[in-house]
Amino acid sequence: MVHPRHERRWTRRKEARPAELISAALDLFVERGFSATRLEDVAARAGVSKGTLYVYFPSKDDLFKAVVRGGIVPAIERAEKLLDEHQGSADELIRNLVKGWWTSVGSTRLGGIPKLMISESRNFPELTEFYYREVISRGHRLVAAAVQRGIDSHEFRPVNVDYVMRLVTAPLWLLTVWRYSFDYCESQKLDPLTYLDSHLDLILRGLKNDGAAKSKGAESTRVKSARPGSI
Amino acid sequence: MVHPRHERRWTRRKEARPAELISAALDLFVERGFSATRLEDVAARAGVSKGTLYVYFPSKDDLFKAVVRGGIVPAIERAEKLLDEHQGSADELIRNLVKGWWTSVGSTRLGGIPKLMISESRNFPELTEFYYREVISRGHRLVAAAVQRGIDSHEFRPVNVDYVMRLVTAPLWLLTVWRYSFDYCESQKLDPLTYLDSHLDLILRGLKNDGAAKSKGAESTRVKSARPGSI
DNA sequence: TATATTAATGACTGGCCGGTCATTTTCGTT
DNA sequence: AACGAAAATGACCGGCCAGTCATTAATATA
Repeated sequence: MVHPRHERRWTRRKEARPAELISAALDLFVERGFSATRLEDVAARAGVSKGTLYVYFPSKDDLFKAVVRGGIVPAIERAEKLLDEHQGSADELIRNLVKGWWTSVGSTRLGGIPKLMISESRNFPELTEFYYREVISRGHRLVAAAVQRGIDSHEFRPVNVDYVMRLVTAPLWLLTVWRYSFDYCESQKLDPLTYLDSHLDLILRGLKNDGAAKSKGAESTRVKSARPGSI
Repeated sequence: MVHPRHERRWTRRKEARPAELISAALDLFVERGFSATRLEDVAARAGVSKGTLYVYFPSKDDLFKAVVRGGIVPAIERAEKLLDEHQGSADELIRNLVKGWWTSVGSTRLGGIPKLMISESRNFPELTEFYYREVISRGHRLVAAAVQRGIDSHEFRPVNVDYVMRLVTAPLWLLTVWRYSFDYCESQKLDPLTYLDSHLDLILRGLKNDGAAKSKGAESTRVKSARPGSI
């Protein structure tokens, strides 16, 4: 008895809840880390009680998985399409891939996920494997294919694509990781776009075929100890 | 009563305990992360009871601090000495710095600390600032100085050292982070030394002065949009 | 309007673990 | 051998929080 007022206490929004909870969880996981985030806070940020969270996600781990699954995979798919359809030079392809990554991941809230995965990898082997399979290895394949394309067309010198692919992506990893760890310590922040430009200029210049190496690169020979003359 | 045997239950080892506890904590923090590590396990690994740990460290946070402070600073100091004393080319200097980092940090247990710091940075602002001040900024200064030296001697083209310094170090960060996160997912591990060699070859080739740019580089002009001719 | 269904709640619990401290054991000193 | 200082112990406590579930409120249906 005693309906103090006839205002709704809450409304049923079965469809919208999961997405709202995932969004709230992304914010808090990225901000505080996984174990430091209390589910009550996640629920509160989604405008809901803790019990409701458990209506939609059976455990904190599952919520974490949903966060990871939700955000990144579509971005990867877009990049794969870009690779398929690209016509121009490998130089341009790699520039587009990096810029695309920045606009759809790096500069968005999704940028927090790589750091989140790194931080929690040891505590969630199963999820780490999932992420590696669905995101990292696909990303690696993508970049490796782009580099290989440049080698095949003699635009790049023959290099070991497995290693170069990692060198192309390393600064992207660091950029997102940095933002959520040491960035606030720095007196003068670095500008992400300038950073990416510098990276592209430097690494593409390093890859360019200057005509010295003539061996066909289809078999990806080791670059090891090439030692471009010092001084 | 009832001395079941006259064997020592334990011995006093006031001097050795802290180092042993720090070593045990480094292992477990790196392996499991900070919050997932139980102090009882740290104590057990150091062959001691939990109470003893609290004799030497007032809290878990302080133990963490001791772990971080203990390991890295000496390595930085060695690198600074290397920079001071180096005579040869900037190319060689940078190669030596990277190799030195690998032997004294990257390949050792200390390699786990960068990942630890990244993972816990948000939960320990004070310690993060300490680490940034005592390790990262000194490392950055070091590498920036090496790059600048190459520019001044016209061995390298004029580039923005603040950005290039980050591009030189990015693969090192990633190497240690990877080892403690996704490495076990990979079917064929990458060889760290080959990776570092590839990195050095690629980035030093990208930095080399090919004679095209003649402007003196003391003021670190932007490399931006140089666009070395595609194809 | 009455009834059934189910979305949403929030008080509650159980376990885990950081931290405490009274007690026990070692060991230098006399 | 006896004593005192202090190193080491481990049983214990209390708070926190993931996860539960009986209850309540909203809505679809009749």
